[in-house]
Amino acid sequence: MKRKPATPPRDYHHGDLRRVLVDGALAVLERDGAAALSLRALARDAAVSHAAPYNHFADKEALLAALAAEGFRRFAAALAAAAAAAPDAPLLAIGGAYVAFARARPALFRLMFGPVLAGAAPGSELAEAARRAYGVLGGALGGGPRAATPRTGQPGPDDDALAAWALVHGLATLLIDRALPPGREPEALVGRVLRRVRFGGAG
Amino acid sequence: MKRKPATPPRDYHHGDLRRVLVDGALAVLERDGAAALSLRALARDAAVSHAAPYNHFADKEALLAALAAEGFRRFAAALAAAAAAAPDAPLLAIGGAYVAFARARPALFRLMFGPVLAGAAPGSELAEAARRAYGVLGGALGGGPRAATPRTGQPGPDDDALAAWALVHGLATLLIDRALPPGREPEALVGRVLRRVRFGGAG
DNA sequence: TGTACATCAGTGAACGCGCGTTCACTGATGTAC
DNA sequence: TGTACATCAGTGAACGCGCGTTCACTGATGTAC
Repeated sequence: MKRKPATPPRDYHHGDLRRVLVDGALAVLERDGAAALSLRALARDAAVSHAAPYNHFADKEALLAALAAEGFRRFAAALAAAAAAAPDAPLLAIGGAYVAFARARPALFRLMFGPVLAGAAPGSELAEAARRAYGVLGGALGGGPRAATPRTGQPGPDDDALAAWALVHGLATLLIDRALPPGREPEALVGRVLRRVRFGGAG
Repeated sequence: MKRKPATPPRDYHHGDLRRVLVDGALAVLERDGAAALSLRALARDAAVSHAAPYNHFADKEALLAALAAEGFRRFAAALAAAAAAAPDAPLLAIGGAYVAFARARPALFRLMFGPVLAGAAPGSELAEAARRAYGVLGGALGGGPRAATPRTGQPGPDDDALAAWALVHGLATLLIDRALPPGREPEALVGRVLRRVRFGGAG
């Protein structure tokens, strides 16, 4: 006997499965880590058959790329907001926002800077999202990642931007990996550290 | 009919399975990445039954911890050697060695600073190996990770050491993740960047 | 306003896979007397 | 120097698992005339 559902599935054509999958994945990511991400589990959480996701993503890799892209979009927004809110100290503001983002969404942050990014085709959604985030970063850093392609071997302002970036990125990474000796208050760390550093030292 | 081997297995008691497994894992790590690490594959590579590794590692986690510990030992040795070779510019030497290590063994480097480290019990082989490596690092940085537990909220020399560490760590991370815009020559990068930075800026 | 039809986005069964881990076992090795 | 015995470090079968992916399918939706 074929079961005829009492309430016909209103959302047979789900309408927004893609969105639901991405949001679900973001949640899983932070709750259980990247290793726990599986298309099947995501489909389960969305109350949909395990094959349904393939209508929206070619394969798991594509889902990961979409996640990372979403991450870069939010990242860019957070950086831009911070920079706009503190136009007199953009470096400090951006640095703080950068680290705060990483601490709020460590697994997403790792995913964003992981193999998916390195494997992104130029022009892909992910590559574009990353490029835009880099643009915000570079704008605030002065010169920055975009412009940081030195023609000579001499240290220059581009290297200052790169240094600032690396410093903040390193801090973020060490913090979320709990690689720092304990006993520090991360909130104040970024400010304190950034205030100790002067760029543009030796020519 | 029981098979009686023509050549009795000389190394039935393998003698050094643990070593072989660790070395094999290090190779797999760099060849295929951390995701490809499996006890079964490692056993296969060592021409041993898939259950044999359990005589040497309680579980997969233990193998990973052993790998990370081995990594930290080599890391410490590399840093120490670099510092000893350039006593007049320890920061530059250490920074260069730090980044070089990461670039030479990216997957091991990631493993070392990954969840295994965060999950290491105090006093464990891994925790000790990491502590020793941090010691070398801190020694060269002046103050450094070990001493970097500030009592006040004021920026101080400890923060300089942390800043230097974060900068170098960030550079290493961005490089191995290919997150830097292309067109740079990584070999010269560290030196150029470090030379642009002055620590001990504002009080 | 209806109707035929194309396409979209689901379903559920199936395939094939490798993995971690446990177990009872056995041959090799080391040790006490 | 032999011998009895404990322990060490292997073996191979088995369990149970979830995963990614493909496939033929079907109901829902949108579109052209």
